[in-house]
Amino acid sequence: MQRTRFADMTCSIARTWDVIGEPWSPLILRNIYIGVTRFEQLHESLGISRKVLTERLKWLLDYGVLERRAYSERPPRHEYTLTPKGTELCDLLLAMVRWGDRWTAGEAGPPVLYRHHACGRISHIEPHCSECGEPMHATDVDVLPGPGSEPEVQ
Amino acid sequence: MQRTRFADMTCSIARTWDVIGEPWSPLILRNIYIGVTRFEQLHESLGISRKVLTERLKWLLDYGVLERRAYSERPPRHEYTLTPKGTELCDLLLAMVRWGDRWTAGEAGPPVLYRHHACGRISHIEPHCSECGEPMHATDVDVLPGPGSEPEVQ
DNA sequence: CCTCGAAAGTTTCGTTAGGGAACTCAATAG
DNA sequence: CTATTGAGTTCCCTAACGAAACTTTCGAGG
Repeated sequence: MQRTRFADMTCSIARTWDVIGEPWSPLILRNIYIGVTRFEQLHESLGISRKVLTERLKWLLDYGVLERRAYSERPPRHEYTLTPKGTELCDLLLAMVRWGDRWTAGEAGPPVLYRHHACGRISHIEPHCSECGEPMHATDVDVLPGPGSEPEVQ
Repeated sequence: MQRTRFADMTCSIARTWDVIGEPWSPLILRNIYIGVTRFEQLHESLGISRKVLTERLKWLLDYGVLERRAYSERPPRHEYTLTPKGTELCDLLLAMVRWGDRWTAGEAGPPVLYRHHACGRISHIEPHCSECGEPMHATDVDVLPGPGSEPEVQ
């Protein structure tokens, strides 16, 4: 049998996972986000194998998370950039950074800092409620079936 | 050679990935979060193989994301619950839900809704700046080296 | 007492996918 | 006309997945 396909599950976590859940995908996105946009650069900076890098880039292109642009015609040279869909994925990366900084950084402190353009201060992401604007964590919500839930599975 | 170890990288994304990056891990966390806490239940509800489920649970226990408790001594029966470290990971799951709802749910709409205890409304997570409280997306920040960055690599 | 059944795994085995290195191809630089 | 760089392919080996069968511990039923 094949590896299980997450794309077909009725679950936004699984479907998001289907896009960026394979090894290396988030790191590729992160590097493209910070300006490492070319195949050779990605290969070198990450230490990822060329084969897997090729596969992941194709996958992310197919899903509309990345775009491939020629930045030179002769010789043919390309770079990969984020689409709007991909740019929003970077918010997810910042949520990962937040957890990693808190729980895995240890004594040394966070390896990377983020400065908010608007206020100029070093900060991190805090999840807030889209409706009332107050902080909202996983412990602050009730989980209810939505319109896209399975008709009647159990 | 082995699969590449993300734990040793100087990057909070990679280190977070090391904890929940293997296939199934986020879905296991999600199910424990919503109250599916036993081995047999997890196996059945996810369709994950028992072998992989065993491995993932051990991994998450080792990392302090889950706890294993006996809820019955005779016969010996266990359940898995979230530690504070694991509970904070669920905020990350909600960020995944947000992206998945926006970009993969399609016509049917989101499969699951979340109601904020504080305001009682159906809502989703919005990333805000921890310092000024305003919305903050990946496009709204500058990236700077932090205290835990590599001494002088490149 | 003997069997059944459920919870919680462990073991075995075949298939697939990741990692590394070597190879390809196109085009400019020297 | 050889070297070099960007951007991938191809090949091989090993590690990890999936399925199913097996194990162990206990309580319930006949």
